[in-house]
Amino acid sequence: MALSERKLKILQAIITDFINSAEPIGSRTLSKKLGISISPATIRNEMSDLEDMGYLTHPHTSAGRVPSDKAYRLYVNSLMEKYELQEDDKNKITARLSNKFDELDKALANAAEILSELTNLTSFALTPGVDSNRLKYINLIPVDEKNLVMMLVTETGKVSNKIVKTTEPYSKDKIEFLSKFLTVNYKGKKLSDIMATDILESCEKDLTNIGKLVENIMPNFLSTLENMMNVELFLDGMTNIFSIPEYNNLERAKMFLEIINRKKELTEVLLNRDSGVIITIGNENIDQAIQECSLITASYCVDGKCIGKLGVIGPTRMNYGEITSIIEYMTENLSKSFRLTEGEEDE
Amino acid sequence: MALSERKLKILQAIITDFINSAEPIGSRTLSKKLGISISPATIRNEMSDLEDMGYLTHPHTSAGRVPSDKAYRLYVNSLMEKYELQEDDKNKITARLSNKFDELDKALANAAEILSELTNLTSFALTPGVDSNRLKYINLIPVDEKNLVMMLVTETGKVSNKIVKTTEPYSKDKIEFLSKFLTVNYKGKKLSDIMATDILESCEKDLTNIGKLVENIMPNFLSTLENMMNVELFLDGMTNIFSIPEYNNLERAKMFLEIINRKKELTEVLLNRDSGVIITIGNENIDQAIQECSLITASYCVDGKCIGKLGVIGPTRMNYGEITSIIEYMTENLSKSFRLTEGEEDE
DNA sequence: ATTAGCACTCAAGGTTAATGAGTGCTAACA
DNA sequence: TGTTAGCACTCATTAACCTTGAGTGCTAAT
Repeated sequence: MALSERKLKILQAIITDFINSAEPIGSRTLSKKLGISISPATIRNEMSDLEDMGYLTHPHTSAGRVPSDKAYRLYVNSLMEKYELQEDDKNKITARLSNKFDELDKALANAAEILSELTNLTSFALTPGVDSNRLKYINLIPVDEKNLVMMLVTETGKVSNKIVKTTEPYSKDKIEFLSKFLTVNYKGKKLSDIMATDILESCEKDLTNIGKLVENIMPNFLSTLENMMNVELFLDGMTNIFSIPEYNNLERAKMFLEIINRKKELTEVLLNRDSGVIITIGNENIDQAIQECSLITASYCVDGKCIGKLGVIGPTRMNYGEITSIIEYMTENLSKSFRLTEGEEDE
Repeated sequence: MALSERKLKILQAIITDFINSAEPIGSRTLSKKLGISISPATIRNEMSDLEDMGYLTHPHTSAGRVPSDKAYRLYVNSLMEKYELQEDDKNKITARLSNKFDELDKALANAAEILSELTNLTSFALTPGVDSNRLKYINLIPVDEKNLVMMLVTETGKVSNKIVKTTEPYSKDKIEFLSKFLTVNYKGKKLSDIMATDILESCEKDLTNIGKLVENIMPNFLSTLENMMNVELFLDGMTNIFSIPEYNNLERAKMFLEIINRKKELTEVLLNRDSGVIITIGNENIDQAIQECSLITASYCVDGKCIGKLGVIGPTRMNYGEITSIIEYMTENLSKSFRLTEGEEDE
C-alpha cells in the first residue's frame, strides 16, 4: 500500500498534534482540525491503514492514535516544515553565548544551560574529543627547588597542568633540556598516538644523562595526557523531565534520571555519533536504555575542527524542527566564537 | 514536665525504629519491641506526654507517632550511640579514596561518589573555599610571539591558567619583568584582598614603561583570580532520592532534585557552614527550601587548612550515627592524602 | 469511495464498604 | 498514684463496583 497524499496529510496532522498535546488523537477530533472536511469514519479507515503500515499505534482499543518511531522518522525526513528562528531569539542566544567564552568549559556549561532553557529538555555539551587533538605546547616550569609545574596545551586550546614533586633538587638546565626534548618529540602529535607508543622505554634510552628527573616527570606526563584525553560532559535541565507528561510517573522519571546520570555511558553514546546535525529517534538508538528517547546532537568546531557536541535528549515526541534549528544555530555560534578567541591565523 | 528515664528510652526506641522503617510506630508494636514490659496503654500515656513536649507528632489521629526535628536533635546530642566503622569498611574507603588523588577535582568527585554509595543519599563535595586562599606562585610563560600563558597557583594547590593574546608582539624581558612585578606585589596575598584593591589603577602608575602589555594582561589576571575564587561543587547519588520512601511521590522528588540542582544556592548554603562535623536537622536549616531535610557536613584540610567540605543531604530521618562516622572518616582521610601529595614541609 | 450509525471497549474517576492499625478515655487494679 | 485492660472511635488504605466518555471497528446505505 502506498502513502497517498491524504494519508500523508492525516499522518502529519496526527504527529504535529501529538507533539503539542501529548494526547492520543481520535478520528473525530482530527476531522474537526483538518481544513478539508473528511468524515471521522474515513479518517478511521485511513488511520487503520496507517497503523497496518506501522506509522501509528494504539495505547489500547478505545484510545486515539499515536505516532510510531517510524512516523517520526518520516516526519523528520520529509513532512516537517523547516523552522526559522526569530531574529529576536537569535539575538538573545548570541548575546548569552558571548557572555564569557574565555574558558571552553564555562562556555559549554553556559551553552548547555541556555539550550535546556530554550527547549525545556535535558541538554548536554561535550568538550572536544580526542581524535584530532594534538599537542601544541609543552613546558616544564620551575616553582621551587623540588617542585615544578608541567604544562600542556593542545591545538584545541585545552590546557592542563600538574605540580610535579621531584625526589631531589633539580637543576634548571636539566628541566629546560627535558622540556625541549619533549617538545621536539611530541609537539604536533596526537594525544592518543603518544599514549599508544611506549614512551617510558624510549625516553629512558635517550635520557640517561638526566637520570632521576625522568623518573619523576614521565609518569606525570602520561597521566596528564590521559587527563586531557578525557572529554567532559556538561548536563543541564535534568529536572525539566518532570514537566514532560510522558515522565509523569516515578518509575519513568527515575529511569530517565538514572540513565542521564551514568555520565560515562552517556558520553560514550555521544562520542560515537557522527558530526553535523544528527537525529536519532527511539528504537533507532543502539543503546537499549534510551530507546524510548530521541537524541538530537550537532557538533561545534574549535580551530576549524568539528569535534565537540551539543544536544538534547527527550521523549520521541519532541518538536524536532524547532529544536534542531536552535541547536544548529547555537553550534554555529559556538564555532564562530571559539575561532575568534583561540587564534586568528587565517586573517 | 521533665524527661524521665523511661520517656527517654521510649523516645529513643521510636527514633531508631523510625529511622529504619520510615513507618509511624504505634504503642502496641513498640511495647512488643521494648525489652522491659510496659503495656501499650502506658506507652500511649508517655507518648502523649512526649507529643505535648514537642518530641513527637501524629500524621493523623489513627496513625502511630513520628519523631519531630526536636527529637532528632535530642537524639543526635545525647541519645545516639557512637557508631564505630568496621575495620573492613575503613579499609575499603581508604583504598578507594587513595585511587587517584593527583588532581584535587577528581579526588573530590571520587569522594562524593563513594559517600553516596555508602550512605544511599545524595552527597556533595566542595573544593577549598576562598577565605584563606593565598597566591603562591605567579608566572607568565611565552608561547609564541603574540600568545603567552598566565599561570597562578594558590597555597592550597589550586592551579589556574589562561592563554593571553597580546595585541602586539611582546619582548621576553617585558613579560619577565611583569611576572616579577606581580610576584613581588601579590605573592602571599589573599585572592579576595587582591580582588578588592583597585589593581588596574595602581599598576598603570607603576608600569607605564611596559605600556600596552599591561592592558592585555591585567584584565586577565583579574579574571583568572576570580576564576580561582570560584569554589566548585561536585554532586553524586542524586537518584538515590528515589529509593527513599519519603520521596516516593513525584512532587517531592521533583522539589528535592530542583533544589539540589540549583548549584549556586546550594554552594552558598554549604560555604556558610562552620568547620568540623556539622549536623543541621530540618527546620534548623536557615534555608527555607531544605527545611524538610537534614544536612551533615564535615570539612577536610588542604595544607593544614580546613576549608573544603564533604557531606550529604537527605530526609531528617537518616542514620545520623553511621553517616557522621563515615563522613568524618572520609574527611580525615582526604586531609591526610592532600597533605602528603601537596607538600611535606613538616617532615 | 465515502459516510452515517451502532455496538463495543476500556481508561479514568467516583463511590462505597471493609479492614486494620492506631488513638484517647475511663475504670479497675496493685 | 502509677499502671493496665477494655472499649469506642478515627481514619488511611485497599478493593470492588459503577459511571462516564472518548474512541474504535464494522456494516449498510449513499
